[in-house]
Amino acid sequence: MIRAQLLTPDAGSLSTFLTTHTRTRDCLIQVAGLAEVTYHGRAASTAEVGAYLVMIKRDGSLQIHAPTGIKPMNWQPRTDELSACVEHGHCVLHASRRSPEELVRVTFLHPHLALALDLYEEASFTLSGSEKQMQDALARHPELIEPGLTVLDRELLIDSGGIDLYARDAQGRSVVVELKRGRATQDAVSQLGRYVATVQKSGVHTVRGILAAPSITAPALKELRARGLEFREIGAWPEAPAPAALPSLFD
Amino acid sequence: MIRAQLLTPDAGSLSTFLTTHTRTRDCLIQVAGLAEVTYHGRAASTAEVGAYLVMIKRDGSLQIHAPTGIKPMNWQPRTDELSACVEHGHCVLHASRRSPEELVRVTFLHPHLALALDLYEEASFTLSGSEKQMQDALARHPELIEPGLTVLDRELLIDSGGIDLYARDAQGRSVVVELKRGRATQDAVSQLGRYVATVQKSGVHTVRGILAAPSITAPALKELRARGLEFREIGAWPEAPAPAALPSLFD
DNA sequence: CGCTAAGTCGAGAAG
DNA sequence: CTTCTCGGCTTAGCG
Ligand SMILES: [Mg+2]
Ligand SMILES: [Mg+2]
Repeated sequence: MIRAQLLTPDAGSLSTFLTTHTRTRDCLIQVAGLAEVTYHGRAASTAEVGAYLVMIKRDGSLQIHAPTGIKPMNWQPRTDELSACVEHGHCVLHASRRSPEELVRVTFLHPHLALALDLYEEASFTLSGSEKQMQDALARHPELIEPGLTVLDRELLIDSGGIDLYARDAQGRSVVVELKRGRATQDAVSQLGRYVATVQKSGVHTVRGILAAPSITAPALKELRARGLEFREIGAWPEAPAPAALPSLFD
Repeated sequence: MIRAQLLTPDAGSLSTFLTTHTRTRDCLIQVAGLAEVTYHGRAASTAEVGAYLVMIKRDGSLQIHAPTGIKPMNWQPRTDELSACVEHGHCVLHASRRSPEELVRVTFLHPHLALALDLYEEASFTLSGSEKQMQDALARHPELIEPGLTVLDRELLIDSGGIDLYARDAQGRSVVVELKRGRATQDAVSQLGRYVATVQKSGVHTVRGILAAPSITAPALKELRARGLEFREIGAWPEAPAPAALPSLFD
């Protein structure tokens, strides 16, 4: 599991270590210690000398963690080039990327630990409660939104974006349904309003707009009503597990 | 720098290790090895047994990294309770949080390495190119948006959100300015439209809306023009470093 | 490549 | 607490 480990390596050893283990792209590398970090790209940043943990995964992604905080201080999701060298007696790591053009540079002033881990076994990961799941369930059971509703299309792409569910109501009117897995905000109302306007402009006469979400903020509800749109309280989760004897709506 | 390190610890040792070093909340802890991870909260997830790197920072934040990807597979930004115990012969880590109610559970099936690092020295971090900086510069030099513009307010909170810059033009008309540090999208147009509508509804008669950004998507520009709003190409960066002899507009 | 929208978004500010 | 906005957002999906 531990492929290699160095304690307080000198600049040359660390540079060699990084070059060696990044080349193979088959292990997770970490370096902890005092360092300086700069970034130039879509924005620019500088971190004074401090204690950081640098992590390089085998896909070439780089993240630099400060002692606190869930998010890395600096990062690079994909690197086109990753190299280590010795400059002015310090090991320096360059991680660059084109499109967008970005460069992260780490100067290791006092590395305490360098670690290469074999971290290989990838396993299946499943997530429940996404908007996609909500959409699947409601496409199968549109009556949960409103009795008599028929789904015509999903993820329907129009000029102004993508309509989650495009449907027809019991009276034959077109219905644009926007889904949110969490509390709906004014942004969601804006989205729905845009879609309804686009569909109306396309020639459809009476278009209803329904925002389906587990809850909605007070200002969003006010704005929604002012615009003549509707809200339906629908959770992202299957309500209660139906008795096995009865067919579940979420089968 | 390395406070403690265990190789292939048994369940009891790992549990003790985690309990000991999380209690002090003064070091960064990692455990690498085979594990199962489940999460229940705003959503829910399950990860089959695989190789993961678990990291707990001294602020109690938890992240569980898969072998690839910039983002952790599971995480907890703040934990209200963090505990380790032995269940069915395996060390299990529970990280829970109230508001929102969330629980991450890691079952270590075969831990290869446990590490506690002193990672203390926090250092200053500065970022350039944010919208905030852009706002500062344009508040000082509104003529960069348009000659004759006077800024009346910044971050002006109204019902529908916050107006980045509220200004008056040379003809005395009110102007709502929405800033974007990157390419402006339809979302930004919606925002600007909402703010302009709200200001108009508040009684101001002629209200202009200006979207200031380094660039704008084609559909957003079309929608913007259809709504009678305006676009100004303004970079988030000070243009070119002015000759030292001349006073820079971004001083 | 550009564009749009989701996210367990996270983090922060303001009321 | 709620609500909203920004972010080097990242990421996925589609044209
Ligand atoms: Mg949608
Ligand atoms: Mg704004």
